[in-house]
Amino acid sequence: MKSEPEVYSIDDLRRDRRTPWDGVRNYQARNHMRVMEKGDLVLFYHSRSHPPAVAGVAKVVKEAYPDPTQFDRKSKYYDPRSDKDVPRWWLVDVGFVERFDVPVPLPAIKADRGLADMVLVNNSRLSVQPVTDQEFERVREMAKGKTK
DNA sequence: GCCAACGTTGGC
DNA sequence: GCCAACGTTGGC
Repeated sequence: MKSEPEVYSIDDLRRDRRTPWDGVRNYQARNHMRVMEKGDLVLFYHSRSHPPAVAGVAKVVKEAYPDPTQFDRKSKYYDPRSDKDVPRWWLVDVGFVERFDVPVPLPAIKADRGLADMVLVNNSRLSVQPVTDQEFERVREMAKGKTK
């Protein structure tokens, strides 16, 4: 799951312990959240940082429910086309698990042969993406410095 | 700050 | 249902 650190960072999540992942307004990203299960681990990615990097690990603490900001006229995520009876946008709550001492930068991910098929490498725009177990473990190893 | 890639909208 | 126009994302 991606976030610009100026907007919401892994340090913010560590402070808050958990947060609703609101504001996702992309159908593919929404669909990925709708199939997430409680306890699923999440790579927390800092986009538009220098360099962009996986900054830590979160986990799903509440499964998908309608994003309340879509009905809030004062929210910047307000969507007048969404119907209360058929909500358009959904979210999950995520909890803090781990902040990497050394974030795993995007260039390292791109250079890693085992991660060539990661969605992150191949569709940089999607803000909630699937990650395989192998990819997850690989990134976590890289964060621990075990790059071989 | 630029701009390529991608998703969405809406006219036809 | 196609696709041009437009808006957004996010790496660089």
